[in-house]
Order: sequence, then C-alpha cells, then structure tokens
Amino acid sequence: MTPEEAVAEQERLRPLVRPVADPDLDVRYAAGLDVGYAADDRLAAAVVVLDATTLETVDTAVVLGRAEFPYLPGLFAFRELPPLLRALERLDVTPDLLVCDGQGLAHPRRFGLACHLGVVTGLPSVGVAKTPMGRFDPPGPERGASTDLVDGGEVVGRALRTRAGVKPVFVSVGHLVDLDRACAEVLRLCADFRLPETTRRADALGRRQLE
DNA sequence: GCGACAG
DNA sequence: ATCTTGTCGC
Repeated sequence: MTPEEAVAEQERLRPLVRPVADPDLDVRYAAGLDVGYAADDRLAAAVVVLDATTLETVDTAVVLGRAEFPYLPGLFAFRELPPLLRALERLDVTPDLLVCDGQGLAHPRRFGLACHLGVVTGLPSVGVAKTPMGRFDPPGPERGASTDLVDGGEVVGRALRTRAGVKPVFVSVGHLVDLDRACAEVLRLCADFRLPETTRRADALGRRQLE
C-alpha cells in the first residue's frame, strides 16, 4: 500500500467514526494496546485487558511480527494496526473500550489510530497520546484538570492532567464515546502514574517479548 | 517557501 | 519507536 492509498483509506473510513456517547456503554473491561520495536524490523503487538474498576489484569495477548509500513506522521495506524488486530483476535475477553497509544480525532484528517481501530473492530475506543497534535494551554496542576486541545480551529481533544504536577496526556475520542467520557475513563485507569495502566502494561508486555 | 509532524 | 523506569531536587 502506498502512502497515497493509505490517505484514501482514511478518507473512506472517516465518515464511519461515531464520536458520540453510547448511553448503554458500561466499561467493565478496558484494553490497552501498544506496539514495541526491536533494533531490527521485529515488533511485538500487545494487548492487556484490565478490570476497569480493580485494575486487575484479566487477559493478555501478544503477536510477534515485522514492520510492513514505515512510520509516517498521519499514517501511524498503517504501521501498528495490522499486528494489533491480530493480537485482539487472540483475546478471550472482549473489551468494552480500547485505549490506544496515539491520537484519535486529534489527527490532520481526524482519523488517528484510535478512530481506525474503533471503526474496524466496532468497539468503543479512545486515544491517549504522550505528545499533542494541536495547541493547548497548560491545565491546572491538580489531577483531573484539563484544557482543550485545538487544531485547525476546532477542539479535537483534551490535555488531561492524570497526576498532580506532571505533564498532561492528550486524550481524543476514537469511536463510540464522547470526550467527557473518554477523559473520565482514562483518569480512572491512571492509578499511580502519568499513563493509564492499560498502556503501561501493554508496553511492558510487548517489550518483554522482544528480549 | 519553511517548519512541524502520534509512534 | 529505541536508549533502563520513575522520581526527586536544583
């Protein structure tokens, strides 16, 4: 697939994104997804499903593979989505929410990894990125404080302080949730660290597989 | 035209 | 992404 074809694919799928609250959404199980890379082209796609209340790990899956698409800003999903989908297929517990390592609507074409994963799986999803795709004013220093993440004149997400006095994370909607709910769920998944437990455990799992 | 550009 | 992870202090 060429970068041009990848962009066309994003434009084709973008109308399917539903950035709205599902009134019946009950997040009992939240999945963290992450891909780790070795020095060569090997990668490990990891998914960890947590009980969203107790933060206990209830299921995990890892897939080893090779990078088939280069990292290109705006086309990140075409590198990580294929192995992540393979890992998701190996789960026994179906998650109620996918917590992705990257952007959702906070993307040049409003179709980041979290949107893409949500649409192709049909599952609610949110993006939690470590760096912003847009502008923001620093949120207050207390845990839970947030400000708008703005790009191209629109609010595409939120800078969310998950730990007092620590750099915020950047939350944007993926699919089948609204921004308020997305932030509330992310905050709930952040226990003692800046990043949600979902992401941290998936990252650790993928990294171990590459040793 | 130039710089910036998730992981 | 990867380089050890996260925290504390100037």
